[in-house]
Amino acid sequence: MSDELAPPDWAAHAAERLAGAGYRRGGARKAVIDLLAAQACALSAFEIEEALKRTGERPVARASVYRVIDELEQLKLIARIDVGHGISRYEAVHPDGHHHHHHLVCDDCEKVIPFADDELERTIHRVADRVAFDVAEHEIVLHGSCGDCGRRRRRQLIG
Amino acid sequence: MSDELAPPDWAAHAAERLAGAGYRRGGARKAVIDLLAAQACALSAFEIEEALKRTGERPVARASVYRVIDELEQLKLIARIDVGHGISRYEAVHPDGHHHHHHLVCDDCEKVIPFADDELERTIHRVADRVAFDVAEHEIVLHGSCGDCGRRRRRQLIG
DNA sequence: ATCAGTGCAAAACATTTGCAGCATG
DNA sequence: CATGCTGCAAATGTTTTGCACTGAT
Repeated sequence: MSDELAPPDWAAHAAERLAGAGYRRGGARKAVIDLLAAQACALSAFEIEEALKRTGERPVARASVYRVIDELEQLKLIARIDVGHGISRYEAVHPDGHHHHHHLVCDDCEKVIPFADDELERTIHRVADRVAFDVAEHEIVLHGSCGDCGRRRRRQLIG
Repeated sequence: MSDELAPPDWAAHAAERLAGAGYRRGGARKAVIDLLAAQACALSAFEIEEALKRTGERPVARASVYRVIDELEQLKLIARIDVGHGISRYEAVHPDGHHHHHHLVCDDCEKVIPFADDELERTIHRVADRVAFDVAEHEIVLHGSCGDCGRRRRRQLIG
C-alpha cells in the first residue's frame, strides 16, 4: 500500500537532472519541486498553486506552475495522472521505479487514493511485452466508492 | 486484440435502456448512438460532432453531444476514457462485458489503439478484491510509441 | 550583459449551462 | 399541449501563450 512520502532526495535528484539538462535555478521551480517532494500522492495544478500560496516557501504564479510541471514531465521526473473530472494530477517519479503505484478514485467524493500491487506490476510487464507497441509507461485507475461513500450509499439504499 | 466493431444491436440495447429510464426519443440522441455503435474504438466529443456534421445521419450541436454523452455514461452504456492531452473519449460498453478492452496511446502521434488481455483482466479482478475499496470499473492505459513512431524515432537516433 | 525564469493578463481550449423554440408522447 | 429535447450563445474551468521585467550565470 506504499503511501509513504517521497524521500527528501527526490528534490535533489530533480534539481540535478534539471541542471544537467541546461536549466538555470529559479525560485518558482524550486518551490514547486519542494512541494511535490513532500507529497504522498498526486496534486492538481490548482492544488499546487494554492498550497504554495498558503504554506509553501513562496507563492508561484499559475503560469509558472504549469511551466515547471511541463519541464518536469518532459524529463520524466513527474508523472501526469488523468483520473477524469477534467483535471490532471502530477506526482514525483523515482529513478529506480521505487514508490511506483496506481490510483483508486472515488467517483462520489473525488478522493484519490494510492495503491501498489506486485502481482499487477508483473502482469502489466508481461502484457507490455506481448503487445505490438513500445510501452514506456502505464497508468491504472480503479473507479468506485471509497469506504466512506460506499457506506453512505448503502445506508441510503436501505433507508 | 478484439478490435471488432460494436455489434449493431448495441444501439438497440441503448435505446431500450434509455426508454426504460424514461427518456423520450430524439434525433440528436439517436445520431450519436448510431455513430458510437459503428466505432471500433473511443471517440472524443469533438470527433463525434465532426463525424456527424460530415457523414452522420444529421449534424448535432456540441451541447447536445455532451448532453447525450452524459446520459449514456450515467446509464453505463458508454465508458469515458481519459488518455491525457486534456480530452475525454467515449466508447460503447456492452452489457455482458464483451468487447471489454483497454488502450495503447502513442505519445508521439496521439493515436489510440485498443487491446484486450485475459490475464490482465483476471489480475485486475483479484486486485480489486484485495483493496479496501468498492471497485466498479477499471481503466488501463499503456503509453509509449506505436510501430510507426517507434521506427521513426529509432531512425532519428541513428541519423 | 546576456538570456533563462517569472508574473500578469489575455487567449485558447474542452465542457457546462441558460434559455427560447421545436417535437415527442 | 405539456414537457422533454435541441440549438445557440454565453459562462465556466483548465491549461497555454505573449510580453515585459526580474534575476541567475
